[in-house]
Amino acid sequence: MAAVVHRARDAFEALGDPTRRSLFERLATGPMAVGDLAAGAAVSRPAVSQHLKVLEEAQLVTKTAVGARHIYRIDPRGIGAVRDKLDAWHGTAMAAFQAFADAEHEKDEALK
Amino acid sequence: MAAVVHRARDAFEALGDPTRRSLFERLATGPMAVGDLAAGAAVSRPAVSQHLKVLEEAQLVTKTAVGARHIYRIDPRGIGAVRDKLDAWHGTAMAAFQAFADAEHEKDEALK
DNA sequence: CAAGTCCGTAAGTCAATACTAACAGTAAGT
DNA sequence: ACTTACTGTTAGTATTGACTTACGGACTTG
Repeated sequence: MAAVVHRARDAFEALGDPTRRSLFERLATGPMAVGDLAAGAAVSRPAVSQHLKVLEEAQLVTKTAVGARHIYRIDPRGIGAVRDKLDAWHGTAMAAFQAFADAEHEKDEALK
Repeated sequence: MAAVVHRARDAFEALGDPTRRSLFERLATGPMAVGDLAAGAAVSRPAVSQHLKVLEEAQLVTKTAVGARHIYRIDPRGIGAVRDKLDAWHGTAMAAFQAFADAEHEKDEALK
């Protein structure tokens, strides 16, 4: 058992770190190996590996080994999940605003 | 000049923290004063104030003082900006995948 | 004007975490 | 089998940042 103790980080926490977001952004342009990613990054290769692990745990990227190289690519489902949550927030916020506006209008009517 | 010294935190970093995301999520249900937010939060009121400041800097919420109370509400533009970036990533990722698929298909054709 | 509310800020502490260096494992080539 | 290339993991350090306590300013009500 035991498994990993690491607190499973969600997508928002994963995208919170600038370095990770930079890696994710570069992966959006196309699949890439760890070494290539590290070459363009401002941090060491092990750091890139650790960040990729976090992104993978957050289901934002997927890994496929081809030979000795590990190719990372974006997992569309991860982006979708984040977008859905944003849409939900936006929806409830708009609904709340609408309810508020309606109530204001109601008061105006009452004053006529 | 001088402006703000604080390293301007963007929306992703702001939403990265679970406490802040919780506050933001509650604000999505409607505008609320600091005290009310702090009452339902797991941290102290000053902590809530600090988080609200970060959310405000990230343009995710706006503040309006009514009497001695400060009412915070969601800034739709903030959500929109985040969503736009997600859409852009999704778009380029899809385009990259399509280009890859086309290239593969091209190779298959060449082998015929 | 005094007292009570409501909120933001400053200072300081402590835990989370991002980073590097060193090591270990896996795959391909000679 | 040995070497080289590519990557993941571990250990340890240092920095970031989230939190509380204490304080001060702004507003309202008696």
